[in-house]
Amino acid sequence: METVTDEAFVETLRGAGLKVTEPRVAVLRALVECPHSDADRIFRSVLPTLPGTSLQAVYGVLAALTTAGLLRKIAPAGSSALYELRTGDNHHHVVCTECSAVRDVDCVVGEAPCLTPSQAGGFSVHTAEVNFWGVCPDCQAQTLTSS
Amino acid sequence: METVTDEAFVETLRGAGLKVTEPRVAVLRALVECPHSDADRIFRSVLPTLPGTSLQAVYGVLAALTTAGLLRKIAPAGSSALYELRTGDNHHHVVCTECSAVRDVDCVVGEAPCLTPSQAGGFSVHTAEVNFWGVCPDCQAQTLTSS
DNA sequence: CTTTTTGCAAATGATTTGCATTAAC
DNA sequence: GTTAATGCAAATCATTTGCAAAAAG
Repeated sequence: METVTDEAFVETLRGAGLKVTEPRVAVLRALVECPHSDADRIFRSVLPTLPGTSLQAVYGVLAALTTAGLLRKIAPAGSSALYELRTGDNHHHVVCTECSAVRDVDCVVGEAPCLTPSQAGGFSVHTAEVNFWGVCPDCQAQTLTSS
Repeated sequence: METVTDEAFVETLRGAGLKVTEPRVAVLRALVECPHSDADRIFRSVLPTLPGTSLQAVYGVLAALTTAGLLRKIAPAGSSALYELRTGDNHHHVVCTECSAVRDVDCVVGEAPCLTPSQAGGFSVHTAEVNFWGVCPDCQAQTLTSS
């Protein structure tokens, strides 16, 4: 199954000028297996591999990887912060209001165009964050079934 | 100065089918005087008028008014929740990364168009949240001065 | 060997909950 | 008089901080 080798993660870490450690590789693996995870989910995901770790240690790893630009931290209103690997492009997110599932939304004209205004209300804008809220396919199906 | 009378707030509350109370009127007034306030700022703002109140009570009032649709709760990443009165239209926000000031951004084509896709990645989308991050005019001026 | 990272415990800050008292209607 | 709202204390949740022990380069 293991589609991504540890080697690839080691490469990634070296490339970012970071020391290569077990916890960092484990966190990267967890995020490949399950993108858009919060700190707690990642913690539970790596715990079998790293018996001695703690939630705080995971926070530390996430902070390091985020600072290095390997991860993106996203914080949709009302829930804990999520982390994702995909950092190379500008995309948005849809959050399911029923089950909190998150999916990427590409910047497609007519669907969810990229917003990068340089000026807004006199502010010099450098970042735009777009979040959509809706109901995911699974929860739509469940609603139909249970009605 | 008092451009908005208590009567107006009483009307608003009655119109929403809510009981009219001192704390609720005071919170509405605070938000007229200072839009985009967080719970703590509102608390400090109403304290002189309501000597016996508490931060938790303010949270209670804010929750009630938000549920009734009188307020909108906004939660830009990384800061505490802000509340605003303007609920009748769909607009966005710019947050200053220096001083945390918040300003409304209207939905103007070419600047910050409204995004209301009905479909994204199979989700049925009902809400779109757009936040911009930048530097406000005041902080831009300060940066220039101090360089 | 030096610097960074980890694991842990305790601290912090925002927000929520439970409940008795009080105030609106 | 009922029902809903307030004031308050304690609880919760996500996250950060400080520091000693361990590991990476």
